[in-house]
Amino acid sequence: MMISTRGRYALRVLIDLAENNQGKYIPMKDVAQRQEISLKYLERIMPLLIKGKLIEGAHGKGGGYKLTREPNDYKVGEILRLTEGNLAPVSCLECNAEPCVRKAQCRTYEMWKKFYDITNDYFDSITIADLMKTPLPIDYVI
Amino acid sequence: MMISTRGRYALRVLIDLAENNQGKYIPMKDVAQRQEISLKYLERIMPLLIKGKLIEGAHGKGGGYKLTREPNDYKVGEILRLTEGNLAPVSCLECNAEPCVRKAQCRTYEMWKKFYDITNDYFDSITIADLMKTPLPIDYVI
DNA sequence: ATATCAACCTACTTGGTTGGTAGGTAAATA
DNA sequence: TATTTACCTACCAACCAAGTAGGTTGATAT
Repeated sequence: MMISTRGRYALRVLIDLAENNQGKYIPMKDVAQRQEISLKYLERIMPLLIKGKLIEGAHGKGGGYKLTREPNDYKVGEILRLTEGNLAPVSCLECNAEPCVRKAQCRTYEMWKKFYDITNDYFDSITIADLMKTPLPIDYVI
Repeated sequence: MMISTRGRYALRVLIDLAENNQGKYIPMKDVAQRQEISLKYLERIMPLLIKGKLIEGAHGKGGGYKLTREPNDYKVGEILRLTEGNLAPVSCLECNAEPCVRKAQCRTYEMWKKFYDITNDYFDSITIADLMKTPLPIDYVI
């Protein structure tokens, strides 16, 4: 398994913030309850998203988090790269990897590289908006 | 990073066995030297490949390992699934996973599932034969 | 002011995995 | 019988995942 809870929870939080957006800040207490994720653990993940400018936070009563952009402006790939570090299947492809001595004679480099590209392309082709609840829930009344 | 040394080394061993195949058994001492991998560690990986019937082994002098099929009959996907367990990006997709309680309301299941399919399809589209040395090395003389 | 709320910060813990090493035994051949 | 090689089991250090615990800081409502 390659995607840890950090990445998956971050994604779920962002979808939750998008789905429950009413222009106000949304406290993590609510998100944690809806998503059934430990509040304390979520609190450890949020600073990552702040640092990546995916969300902004506000202290105190009426505080919480809100998205900084429109849902269709968040690529899943961007979120996963931020929270997981990167999506490289092998270490020699990692961003700051020291060049592998065996690369010239390596039979598998191209295969890993192509998979890396496929992975990034796939997750970059999906946005938060794509993942939001749709169609409308049954109990939705006009 | 998602592919561990177990899977990567296994792949390199199989390619090495294919490239150096002369019908005889090839001792791991040689492979370990060529591939610059600890012999002792390789010895721990080989039983997996035996159990998966990817290779057969022979004891004693003149012993070693050899492939049981033609190189083009080994899918990389098959090798990785054998050595890595499986290629699922998230636990709820793993073969024997207990069904996730939140699946009905999960916004990301389809995304992971599709990625899982892409991953398996990609690695199943490549064989050991595809990864063998080609073109012929410079020092090759007719 | 003060109570409350919620973000934010730091340290710790628990359990599992990775990537090995060490030291053998079993089987085959020279 | 010596040598070679696969094969087996136990162990280990380091790291990481997935949290928990216990605060502090900053903003708002009363």
